[in-house]
Amino acid sequence: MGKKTAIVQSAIEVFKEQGIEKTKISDIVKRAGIAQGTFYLYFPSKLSLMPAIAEVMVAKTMEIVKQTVDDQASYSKQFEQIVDAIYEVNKEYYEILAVIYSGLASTEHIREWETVYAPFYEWISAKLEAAKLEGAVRQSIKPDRTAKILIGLIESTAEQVFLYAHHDEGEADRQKEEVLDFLTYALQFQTVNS
Amino acid sequence: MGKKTAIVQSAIEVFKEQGIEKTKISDIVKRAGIAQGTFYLYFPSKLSLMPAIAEVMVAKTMEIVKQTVDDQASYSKQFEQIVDAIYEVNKEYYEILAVIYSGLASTEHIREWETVYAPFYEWISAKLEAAKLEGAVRQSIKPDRTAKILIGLIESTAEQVFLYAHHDEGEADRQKEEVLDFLTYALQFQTVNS
Amino acid sequence: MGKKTAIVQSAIEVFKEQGIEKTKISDIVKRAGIAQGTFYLYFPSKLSLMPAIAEVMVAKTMEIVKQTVDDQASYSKQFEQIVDAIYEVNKEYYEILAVIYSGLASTEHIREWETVYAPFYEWISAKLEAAKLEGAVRQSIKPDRTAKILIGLIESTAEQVFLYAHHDEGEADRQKEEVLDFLTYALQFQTVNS
Amino acid sequence: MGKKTAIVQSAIEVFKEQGIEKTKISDIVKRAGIAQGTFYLYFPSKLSLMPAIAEVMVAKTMEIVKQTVDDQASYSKQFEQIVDAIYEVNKEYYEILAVIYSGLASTEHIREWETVYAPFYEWISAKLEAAKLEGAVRQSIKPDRTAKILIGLIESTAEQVFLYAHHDEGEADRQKEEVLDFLTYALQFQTVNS
DNA sequence: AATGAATGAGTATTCATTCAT
DNA sequence: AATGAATGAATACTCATTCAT
Repeated sequence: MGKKTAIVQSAIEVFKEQGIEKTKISDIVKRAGIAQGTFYLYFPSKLSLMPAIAEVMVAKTMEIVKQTVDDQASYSKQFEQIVDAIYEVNKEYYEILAVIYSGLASTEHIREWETVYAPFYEWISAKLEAAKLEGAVRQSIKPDRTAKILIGLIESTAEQVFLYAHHDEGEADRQKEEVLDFLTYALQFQTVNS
Repeated sequence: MGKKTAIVQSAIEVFKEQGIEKTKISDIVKRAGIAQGTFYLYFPSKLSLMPAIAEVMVAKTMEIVKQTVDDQASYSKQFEQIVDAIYEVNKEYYEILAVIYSGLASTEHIREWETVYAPFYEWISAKLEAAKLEGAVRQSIKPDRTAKILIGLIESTAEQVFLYAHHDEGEADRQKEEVLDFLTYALQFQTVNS
Repeated sequence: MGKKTAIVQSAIEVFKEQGIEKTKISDIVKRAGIAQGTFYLYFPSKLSLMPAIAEVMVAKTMEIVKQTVDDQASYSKQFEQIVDAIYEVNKEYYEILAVIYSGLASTEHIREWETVYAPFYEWISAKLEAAKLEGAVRQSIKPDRTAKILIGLIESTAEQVFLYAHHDEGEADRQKEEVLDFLTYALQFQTVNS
Repeated sequence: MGKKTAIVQSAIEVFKEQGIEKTKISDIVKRAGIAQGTFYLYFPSKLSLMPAIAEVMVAKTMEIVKQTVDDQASYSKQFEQIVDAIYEVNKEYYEILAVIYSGLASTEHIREWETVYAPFYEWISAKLEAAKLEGAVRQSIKPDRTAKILIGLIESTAEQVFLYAHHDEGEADRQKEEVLDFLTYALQFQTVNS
């Protein structure tokens, strides 16, 4: 495994455990099993890690979402599966995701956020576009914009649930149910004769 | 004015101007017009300021929301005003809000988040309850849960817009429009004969 | 009880528990149950406490020594009792005594050491003088000088034993035995026909 | 020379000049010619220097003692030389020694004291053992215990003299004379036909 | 005499970053 | 490319001392 990958993996783990603020470069390199100086061959600073980490996490999220979604199912079902998948990822990685949201924000790396999230936005957008073409969702939807809204909605509620109420397993399910209801109406799924 | 309030006010201003990372305790006390040591009589560290700041910001948001909302208007209109108000606050304080979202998360102060946000959740929840009673919104709504979803939805999209695209004024408006559409369908506003 | 006495008593306890270095004025006043500022009405600084503390401890030591010593016994017996008494005090107060030895040394209060210890030196010196007159000890002894030597000898060995080996009760007794032997020969007790 | 040694050497010099209380880490590193941060690579705090300094001082004392003592001379003479040497070291380093005596005591480093002093105790003990074998001293002496008593006696009286009366040169000599007398009787030197 | 909130100079300590090997 | 000892600027934090009440 490349040193760069090792650094990113290590950083994800350490950030998850102690938070960004309290994490020292030395913690990261120690766990990665490399020398202090080596870090700087790959990253100019601690915060410059954030886009790389975000990229990994977004990729991971997309992978799980794609695995979960059944393209043959109704769009209603598909979006339910998307919500399920995103909640699943957030349940597993809520600490590191919280860190990413803040880490990208608190630096000059904001620019890269759009780049990092772009593939996910596009995938959802394409899904909405297709649904719209088939008349499966509300026609007034603007896929690009609604894609961002959907991801914002699902991720923010998932974060709320897992970060602040992660002691209660059932709570997550009940809140997820309400979110699903919410977006079902928002998207206005139609039963299509096909 | 109490020293404690002075510290929090000062911190909000300084954080807004230079970001949390670059802000020294000395900057905060300087603007607050108190001695360095006095800070530590009220807060044990820089991060421990976060809950107090969050409280002020949530209070400020609620205040603006309440000022903006016309209780006599239709609920459809009222929620439009709520979105407007929240976007307004986020436009003004997007840096400090990003910091709060992350600051509360990345510390041991998570517990306090619920406490801080509770009054806002309750206010929205009550509003939904009332709307429901009047038959102005979808009857399947669970006010408590939907309140959290709404705030999550509005704030996360507002943050996206102002943090990552705040160069483009029109963009914010267009995205807000889509959010409004989205939640209009989600809540299923009914025209009520009254 | 006067505030001054309260401060000294409190300081003895706190120093005993945490050592001089780590003790703050605030710790002392807290335990004494007085206000921070009150301290300065009685002592100009933390280190200026040392002579007062030393005085209390030397007085306490002398008191116990005088109680223990039987003036009617042989001088050999009396010095054995003196050793016993000093070991007893050191066993009870070894931490605070270590603190005094160092506390007096590390300041400009050295001058006062002589004053504080003077009564104890004099009492031992008088005892030696009397013994000498009766021919009970070596005639070449210079009482003033030997008094200091004796106290130095007994206290330093007692400190060694209780500070560094206070886990072993018997060890103290065995070392005390050897000290007694040592000074018995050093003083050359004579059996006097009286 | 290793940085660690440089730090210890520098600390000894600076402590000697300004006292431990007034010495800043920055003073130590400045004289050692190293960077501030480097100090912390070797010692976690100022007080943690104490055992290392004590070790050096005990080694220095032993070295001078060994240099001064003439192994061919009578034991009586040899112990006189030992007293001379210890007084000499105490005269030169009385401040730093006072600091060590207290510094080791007032911290958690007490444990290390025994380790540090062990070689000195052993050397004196061996000397006493040899003297005993030759019948040059009292046969009832227990070398291990008496070694500690001797060092305690000599060092405590030396400290008294140099710390509290170092203005008077002759005073030291007169007190040393009395100590010598004292231990001559205590050890019961015999003139041996050899 | 007593209080204790406020002070701010003083310092220990941290940790990102460098660079000779 | 890799190392990790050394650096030292930057700052959080402490705590003795003051003084208005």
